[in-house]
Amino acid sequence: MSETKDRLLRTGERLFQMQGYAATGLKQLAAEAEAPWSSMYHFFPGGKEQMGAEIIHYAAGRYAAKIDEAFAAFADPVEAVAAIFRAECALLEGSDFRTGCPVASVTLDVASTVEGLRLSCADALAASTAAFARGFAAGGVEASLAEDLAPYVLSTLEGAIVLSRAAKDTTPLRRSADAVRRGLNAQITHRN
Amino acid sequence: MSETKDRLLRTGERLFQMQGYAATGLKQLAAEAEAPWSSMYHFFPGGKEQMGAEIIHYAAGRYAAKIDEAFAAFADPVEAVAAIFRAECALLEGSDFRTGCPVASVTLDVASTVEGLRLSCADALAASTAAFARGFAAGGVEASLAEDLAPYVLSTLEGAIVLSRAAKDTTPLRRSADAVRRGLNAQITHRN
DNA sequence: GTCTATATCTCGATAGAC
DNA sequence: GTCTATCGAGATATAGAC
Repeated sequence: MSETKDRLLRTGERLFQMQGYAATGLKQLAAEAEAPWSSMYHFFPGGKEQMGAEIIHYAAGRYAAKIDEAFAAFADPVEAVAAIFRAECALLEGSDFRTGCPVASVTLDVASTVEGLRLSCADALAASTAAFARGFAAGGVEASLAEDLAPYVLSTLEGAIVLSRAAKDTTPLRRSADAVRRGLNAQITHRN
Repeated sequence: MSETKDRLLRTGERLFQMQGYAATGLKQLAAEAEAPWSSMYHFFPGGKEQMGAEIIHYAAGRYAAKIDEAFAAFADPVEAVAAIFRAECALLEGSDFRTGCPVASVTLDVASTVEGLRLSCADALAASTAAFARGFAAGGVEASLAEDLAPYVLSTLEGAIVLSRAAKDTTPLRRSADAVRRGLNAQITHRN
């Protein structure tokens, strides 16, 4: 992949995190990525929707990988989940609560109006959900329970990001992390 | 309040649910509310930002009231939470997954760019959080635990709405509801 | 691949008559 | 309070030279 396109994808992810899909202009993206305006329709001949889909796909792969890494780093899957929540706290504080989850932002912008992008967001969230399920299963959680817990943990994480960004305070994330930890410990009996 | 303004607020809430703040135009809002274009700046002289703030405030009061009602209807607060998740499933299915939470949508659109609206969203989410905390406390949950659980439950609900809207499937909401129920039952010992 | 230029549209916001 | 008209800016998208 060309370096310019990679810069467009990375910058686009950051803009989606901060302001979602609708508020992100193609000209703004090109300017902030220091890419020529003409490169937008060169790399994304399908226009804004294609650009959005590629950015979501680009981000999705990295998030799923991060979740996999967290589970690989902890024998106890509950500890891996706690670490993921802590990492998100650090990310929010490090950006002064400006950069949340690009997939959630785009989902709420377009789920009802741009069907192609809704599907991209669904794929991205399914990839993260699958990563959580893999992590639980690898940690010794029975398969069907792992499938049930994965969307629950991701939902809590995504929602807590919303509350924490609105409040500019990590309290919702930290309280959610604590409650999830207690809940998981009660629901998971066999584990590594 | 004039009937026209009330119609603008109700229509605005629906548009925020479907497409957030950035994608909602003042002209679109006036048209869909069947209000004259001139009434926009008559009722919202502060322009789009004031309109957004008033719609968020309008929606916030109703959501807090709905949460209060749910807790009033069940002696067991865990059952009230389960009912709230079920009600959200019904709302999503009834709208073909088009109408989610307007506050979450606007938060992700503007938290990093429009400080006044971020504060409006923070107030709205704080009101819902407080309603959950009240409900738990009234249900016999010890006060400090109730404060801890409230943002957790709201976060899970908000995040599960995002996942369910993206997937056009209530599975994330239902699995989250089940996991929350099991987790709460394990964490709450004394209750009515 | 990049350049400049532009077409077309809609945005938020305003003016002034009534 | 509502009407019509419009402003300037910025949006997405396209054209054609190089």
